[in-house]
Amino acid sequence: MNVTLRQLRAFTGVYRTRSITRAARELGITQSAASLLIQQLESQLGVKLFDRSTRSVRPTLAADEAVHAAERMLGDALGLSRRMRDLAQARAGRVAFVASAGAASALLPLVLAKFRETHPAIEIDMRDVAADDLVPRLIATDAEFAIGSVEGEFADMTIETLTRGRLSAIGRRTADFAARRSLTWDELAQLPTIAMRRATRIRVQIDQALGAQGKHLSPTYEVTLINTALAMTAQGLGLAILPATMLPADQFPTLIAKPLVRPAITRPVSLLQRQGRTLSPAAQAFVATARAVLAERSG
Amino acid sequence: MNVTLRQLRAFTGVYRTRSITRAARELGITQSAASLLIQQLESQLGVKLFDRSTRSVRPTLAADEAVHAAERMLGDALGLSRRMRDLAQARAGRVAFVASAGAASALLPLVLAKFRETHPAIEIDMRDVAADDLVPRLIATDAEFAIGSVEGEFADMTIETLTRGRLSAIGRRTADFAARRSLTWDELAQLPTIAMRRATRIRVQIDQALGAQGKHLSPTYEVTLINTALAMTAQGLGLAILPATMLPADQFPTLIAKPLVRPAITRPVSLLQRQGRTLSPAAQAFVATARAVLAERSG
DNA sequence: ATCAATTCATAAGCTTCACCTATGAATGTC
DNA sequence: GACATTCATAGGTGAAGCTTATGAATTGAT
Repeated sequence: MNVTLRQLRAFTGVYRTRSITRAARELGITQSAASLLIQQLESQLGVKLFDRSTRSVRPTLAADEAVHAAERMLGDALGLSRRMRDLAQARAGRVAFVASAGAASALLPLVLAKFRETHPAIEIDMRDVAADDLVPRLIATDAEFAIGSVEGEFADMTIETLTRGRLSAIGRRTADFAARRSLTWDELAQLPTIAMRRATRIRVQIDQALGAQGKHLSPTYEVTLINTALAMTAQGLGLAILPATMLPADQFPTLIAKPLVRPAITRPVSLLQRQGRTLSPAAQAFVATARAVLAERSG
Repeated sequence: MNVTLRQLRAFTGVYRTRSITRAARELGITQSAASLLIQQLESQLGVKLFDRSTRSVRPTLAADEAVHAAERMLGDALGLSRRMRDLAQARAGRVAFVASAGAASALLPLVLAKFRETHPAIEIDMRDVAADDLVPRLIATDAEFAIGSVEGEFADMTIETLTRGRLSAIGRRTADFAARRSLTWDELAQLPTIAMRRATRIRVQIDQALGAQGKHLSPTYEVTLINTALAMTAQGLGLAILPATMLPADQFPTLIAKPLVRPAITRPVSLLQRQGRTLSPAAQAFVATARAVLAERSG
């Protein structure tokens, strides 16, 4: 057999209190159990740790040396338990995840703020990447999950839709525009529009969906960055064609989104996880917050 | 229950090998036992440590954190065991003891040299004190034992005679002096002599022993320090009256000692230990060496 | 695609060990 | 000298830990 932490606990207790009886009381065991633990440790280590008579217990020089190592080990054990408990309760730790640029700018700030309120001590490492990089980065790095829009399936990957962004027309809050419930794509064709460039994911999806209906989008302006489209819209240059989820309300308070219909086109905002990997408690808490916040927003 | 070192050993093994089966083999237990140890530790700490399928075992982030603390504790345990074993085998450690000035200068250098040969790594702390301080210092300090001449008994103190020093006349190695086997006190009275001052232990004993026989010592010189007496003798001022054990042969190569008889007076050189205190293994080894060396010298 | 092999989890049984109660021995105290 | 306190030990009991046996899942080969 080998040295046990139990023996060391008894040892440091006896060392401190100079009494087997008192140490036993502290440990919640009987005097005889403590006596045995000390004997075991002595025989284990091959040294006498205490000179004991029936009346007194005096540590030997060996005990003086050993007590430091013993206390360090017990301290480490306690620290480990505490640290793990904090991790388990998501009161400490780190969440590393990947987010597509769109989600990161428009959707996640809300989630981050909420999460910070409930879990102030958790370190957050959000890596915002281009949509195409979402899955590769999740696979190649230590990120625990990813949030963004993906299409299709991926091997060893769980995909869960958190919310859906309806393709919308985003424009200034004019009386006319605000009064509308929705716009059709045909109506939109008569108005100046700002769309994403053809190479982007969003645009590809739009073109496909419209093409299936024999329709066609001819935007007035084509841009690469979502923010550019929104800024132009705020200037009154036209209506931006984007998922409503990508409009950060606080950043562009003058803009509002109206769903585009005939056809209605939606883009999922998904949570991606690698199969067979448990999320850290901190990550689980974050995901729970994201689900709650985004579900509320959807409803 | 609490975390055990056994669990931590299993944990670090599995962490390193990424396999419960391999770790179990290393630990000399069955796979199922190792599996159980990991499960116990996980439930103990409240965190999942490995994502395991039937085919693979992957550490979680919590495991990455925990492994350092675990390895440190196991390292400490090993270090502790090793250190204690070294102490037990007197291959490491420290011996602190008190020696009377006489013993320290004349007798113990031999012992120290011998001990150094067999136990090179042991640190030695020899505290040479005046004869009267021998016991008080042994009681009041962390010294493990004392070597010197004492008379009578002391409470809680074991006294063991290691060798006896015969009171001798010490003089220069002249042809005349060297030829003698011994001198009587009466013969000595005719010669110039150097003795210790009346207040000293040695002198007290001499005066008592001679007084019992109706004799009386009238030294030519009286000094306080043994070394002074020997230096004067080396100068040819007279014969020093001292225990032969107090003549360091290497320090005064020109001097030799001849026993004084009628009466023969002996002074014990004793080993003093505090009752109920085990000597450290290093101290035991030192004492053994001292016994051996001094017995040889006596015989 | 099927079969063999590997790996982890679980169940059942047994051994061992750890603790408790009871008691003895020693020592300091009134 | 009687009493109280403290440590050690013995015997009994229950729990904990390990092993063997088996099942389930996955990989790799035929």
